[in-house]
Amino acid sequence: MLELNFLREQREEAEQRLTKRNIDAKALLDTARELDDLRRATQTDLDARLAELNGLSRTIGDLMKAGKKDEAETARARTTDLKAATASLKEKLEATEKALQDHLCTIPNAPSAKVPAGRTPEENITVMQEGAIPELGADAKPHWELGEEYGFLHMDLGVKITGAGFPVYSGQGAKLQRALIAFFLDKATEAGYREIIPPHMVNAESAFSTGQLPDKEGQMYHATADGLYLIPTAEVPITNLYRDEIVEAAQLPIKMVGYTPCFRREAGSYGAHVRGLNRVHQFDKVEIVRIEKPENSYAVLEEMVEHVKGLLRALELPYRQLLLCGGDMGFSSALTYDMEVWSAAQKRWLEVSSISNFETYQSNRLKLRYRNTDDKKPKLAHTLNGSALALARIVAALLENNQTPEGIRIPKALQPYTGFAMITK
RNA sequence: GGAGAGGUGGGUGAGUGGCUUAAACCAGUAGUUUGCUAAACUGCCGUACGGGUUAUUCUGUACCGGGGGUUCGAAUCCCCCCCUCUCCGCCA
Repeated sequence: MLELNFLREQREEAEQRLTKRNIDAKALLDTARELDDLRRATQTDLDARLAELNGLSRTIGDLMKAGKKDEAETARARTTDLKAATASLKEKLEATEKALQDHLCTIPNAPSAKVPAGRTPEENITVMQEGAIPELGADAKPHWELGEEYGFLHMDLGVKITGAGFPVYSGQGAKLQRALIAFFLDKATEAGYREIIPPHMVNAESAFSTGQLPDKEGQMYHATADGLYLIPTAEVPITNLYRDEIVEAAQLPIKMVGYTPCFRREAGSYGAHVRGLNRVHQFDKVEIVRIEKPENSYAVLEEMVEHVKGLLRALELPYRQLLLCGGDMGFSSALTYDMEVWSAAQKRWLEVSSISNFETYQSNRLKLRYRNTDDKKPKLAHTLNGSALALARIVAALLENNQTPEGIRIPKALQPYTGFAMITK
């Protein structure tokens, strides 16, 4: 969530930035201000009475020790009213804090200056595009037909053993998945990211800290018997490694990479656009996560984009980079780039990566801070993450773009990992 | 899953109702001493949220795994929960 001090001290800027999301920023910020004022006044009041009560208790202790029982009794009688007053003030303070917290949770992150205003995906800005768009013959097949024809992708078996949207890969298809994961992990570790294998389930506190709860409750699979959520992305467990931590400035930047399967309910999405691997409930993804000083975070974001571009080039996929507009951006993000690859048989762009700077929005919930040697107080760090990359749609594009009469060609960079240059029947 | 023992600051660890304003030691940090290293000594050394001042700083409150309760007063007593360790059971 956004920092209260930012909302109070830079009210104009906060309102202006939030307005890009097409929300009533003024009303949201007014309410936050009122609740915060009430909270402060209540605490001042409560603290004063608690101080008085503490003083009285000390006095009673001293009197008892001195054997002055009567005076102690008199003092004790005076605590009754004070206790009642502090009890009701405590209740009021807790209720106000809760209301303020709940309210702040409904305010999305403030878009950064570069973010264009806009409501729909059509208003996103194409930053750049690279790679030749392949021209396939009229008989080009979408990936789900290729998978069936070659026998390495079985949507129907997934339906049988689990349900729709849970793909089964076999043979060369399974090997291709493993090759991509290994390739992405190697590239990330070469770039200085530390590899993490995190749990695939998290508790509610973790889901809250990175912003999945309460905003996206219905998007996650929930194991209610144990109160755990299946992760929708490795971002959740990996970023939460640093929840409630104060790191020394010298430890920054922290660069982590993790491969995990990702689970998403995707309730309500059906139709032609979700056929095959286009939108599934379980897919594999390699995620890069960074914890940075605020002054570096936007340069780092560009660096992460360059990393992802390198992967897409190595895979010889035509791609483009989008700068999301305020209306299309995720709830917790301050600026997001989406990377899309061209899927030649479907003739459409598929989102394969989303790279975001969360500024202090996540770290404020995480209580993730760092300490500069010359600063007295710890400061909130910036968190960033990006897919590098999400597999299912990468596989879809690879299959479609590289289909030939002889088989499906594997990009050179990947061949050391697959051990074969062509998927054959 | 069962039984027992535990959870205190960055670390070790004392603390069975007011003598704790959380001791002591280690680590860290600033200084003194000092040929160098080292050692000794002295000061500082948690977080959050308030209040008053604002080059400074003073001050209040809360926090001893989490949540409740008893009490004028709780790290300390009571209840519930979580976690760790040891043993048993089960198990890849």
